[in-house]
Amino acid sequence: METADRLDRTQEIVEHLFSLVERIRGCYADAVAAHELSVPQAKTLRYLVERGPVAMREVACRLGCDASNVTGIVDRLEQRGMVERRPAAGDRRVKSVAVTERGAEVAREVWLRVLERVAALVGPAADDQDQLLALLRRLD
Amino acid sequence: METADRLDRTQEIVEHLFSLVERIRGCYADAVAAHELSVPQAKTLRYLVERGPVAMREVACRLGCDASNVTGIVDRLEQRGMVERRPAAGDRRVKSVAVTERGAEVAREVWLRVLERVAALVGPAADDQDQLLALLRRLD
DNA sequence: TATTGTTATACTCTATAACTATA
DNA sequence: TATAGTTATAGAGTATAACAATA
Repeated sequence: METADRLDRTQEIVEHLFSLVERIRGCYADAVAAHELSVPQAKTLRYLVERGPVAMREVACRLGCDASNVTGIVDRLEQRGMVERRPAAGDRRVKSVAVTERGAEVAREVWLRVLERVAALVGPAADDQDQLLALLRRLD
Repeated sequence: METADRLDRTQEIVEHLFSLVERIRGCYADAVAAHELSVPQAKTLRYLVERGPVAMREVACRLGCDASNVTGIVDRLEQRGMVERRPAAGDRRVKSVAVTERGAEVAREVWLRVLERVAALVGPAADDQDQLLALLRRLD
């Protein structure tokens, strides 16, 4: 039966994807834990490096969580000198979060470690990296 | 420079993979939340459906967390009648966790919903599903 | 002695609701 | 009135350490 075959194939694809997701998350969790960061903290740091100073609310949006959570996440990063709260020009309600030099350095180290580990994960299997890249581009 | 090109390509691959991981996790989180389960609860349920009754310790191993956490996760599943603790034959220290009929049904519904959503995610992009599958198999 | 599962504790993330200071 | 950020609160996951029952 053709439809059953398609379902089976879909199921196998999803199962493989889940396995892949777990391993990639493992890489990330390890890299992040090596710098004593939580995943949301590391995501925040990386976002700030990419985008420059942004409002608290935008961090919440990026993390996909409620704005109230960002207070604590930024608090903990700020206590460790990786991030700074600054007044925003134009609207005195808004606080701008900016990564510090130290924070940026940590973010770079974490990202390098992630890059190494994920590359090691997919490298050997993807003998044709162009094919993999083409596929991933279509998925985005 | 060839090495720089390779690094760039690796970096792009990893970035795409991260984006993919986030979207797949989103599918899973949504499917799981629709049944008012947490991710570890849903993973436990699915594992028990696959493997039959297993010791608490084995659940911890599967979830990749400390054994002490499993007590609470199984408590909450048991309170909702999705799982049962049973004595294990042979070793009276061990408690065997078994999924109930209701738990198995919920697990099936969650999995179906995940399957739909992830299939919708990767389906349109993977016009050659065989190619995708071959790639994923090499990655495992 | 070593192991299984539990409890106690502490931390982070999570959402909701109420508060403040601005707009 | 509405919005940005915070606080208070409660629930869930996480690890560590200590404990009881059993091996």
